[in-house]
Amino acid sequence: MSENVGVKLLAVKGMNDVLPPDSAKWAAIERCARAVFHAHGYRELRTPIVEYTPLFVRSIGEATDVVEKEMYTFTDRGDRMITLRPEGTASAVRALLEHGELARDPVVRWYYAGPMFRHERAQRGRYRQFYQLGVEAFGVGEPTIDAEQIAMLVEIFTSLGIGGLETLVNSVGGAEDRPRYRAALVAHLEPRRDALCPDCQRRLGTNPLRVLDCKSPSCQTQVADAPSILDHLGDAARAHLDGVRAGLNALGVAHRVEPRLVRGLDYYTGTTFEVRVTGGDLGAQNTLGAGGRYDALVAELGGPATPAIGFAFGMERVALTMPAPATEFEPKLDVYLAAHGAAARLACLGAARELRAAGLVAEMEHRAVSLKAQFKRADRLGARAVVVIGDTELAEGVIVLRDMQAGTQERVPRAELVAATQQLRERV
RNA sequence: GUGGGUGUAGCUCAAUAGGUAGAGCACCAGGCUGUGAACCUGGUGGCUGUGGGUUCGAGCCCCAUCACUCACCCCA
Repeated sequence: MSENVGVKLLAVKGMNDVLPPDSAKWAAIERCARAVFHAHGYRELRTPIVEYTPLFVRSIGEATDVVEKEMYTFTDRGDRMITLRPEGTASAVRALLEHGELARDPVVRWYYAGPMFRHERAQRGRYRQFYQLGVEAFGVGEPTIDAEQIAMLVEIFTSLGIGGLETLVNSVGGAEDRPRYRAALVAHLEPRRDALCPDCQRRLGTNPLRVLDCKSPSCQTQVADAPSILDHLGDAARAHLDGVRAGLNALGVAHRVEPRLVRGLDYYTGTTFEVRVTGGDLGAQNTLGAGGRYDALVAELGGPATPAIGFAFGMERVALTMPAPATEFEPKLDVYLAAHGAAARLACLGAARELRAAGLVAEMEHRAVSLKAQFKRADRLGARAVVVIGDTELAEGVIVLRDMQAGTQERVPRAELVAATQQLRERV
């Protein structure tokens, strides 16, 4: 196992480098999301990438896959159990309580961005280290905020040019509703146990709700006429779901109620939602972002009873789905400075700084290579203009300004460098 | 954790029935001794993932191993 690693240095399995130009695409996605978050009054929360293990066990749930088999857990030098965060909500709640934020303001809205870690088998759109952006809103129990968050998620994706979106909404009910529904579901499935796939036979005991979205055809058949959670919601949950839908309609967000939409983390209560993309480049992972209410979690972690809702989306999946090529997001090079001779190179240094001070993107050649090579490079970089400085120009107090699109060039007094270059950039 | 696919130049891929490893792109140089993209010429670059086996001979066949990848479970 270790020999290969010694010979060839590789990134850790399931963890990827993001190189240019893809990194520019990532930056654009993050920029867009932050703009939407800010516009809605969400402020940034930054938390450590690790937490003490019990935080995740208590919030996500002991019996979930994430906790059972996917956490990167280790002991530090003080023999404390530490875990690389597998998601963002637990840390947010911890920070909320640790700093007593609710005492300062009954409504707290945060967003976060950063890497998450889950030790599972990597595949397209799913990695062991993945970058998530998400929001959490504490202290608001009204359904309009649910609708607003769902709309935010959709807005981010649409403004990034992603089409074919599908918004699914459901309610998993309140603390009283879920056990009732669970019992009804088990009562329905138990007699048909033999027709379920092995996994679902096991789930029947551990987490029967998960049978609902099993992809196995035989399970789908058994589940087709299973009782719907919608029929088991209490009045409060029912009314809340209606409120969410009313909000979505008011915002013009197309959506569908999907009674089989079940989230994998235990803390969800009431509203759950998911935005998927149909078709596209994502492979089997077509969920771009998802979220829901977790009205009981803050209290469960020792805080005051506080309603809460949040969502998160995966950067990798969004980047894979966005139609625009990554290069589109890289800064355009306005001017490339080519030097002929050591003295000229020194002169380019200052000239480049002047151009940058005027807001232009300028790059100069530092290596002593032929002019031909410099032009070749300028062309490859897509420079709009090239400034040439050589001994002749230095002596005459001019520079050569070449329009790389038109293929024309002129000699310009050194003093007019910035103005002439700016003017050239404005030309079509 | 389970199953499938694939490993040949920096990238994308060839290599007929086992018979001396190739192209395009990219990069460098020249054709134009201070000028890009097109075109032409030349050049750098590989122990064919690794280790074994079969064979006169293996990129090709067999075994193992590692890596990547897709899918399942689950999820963003």
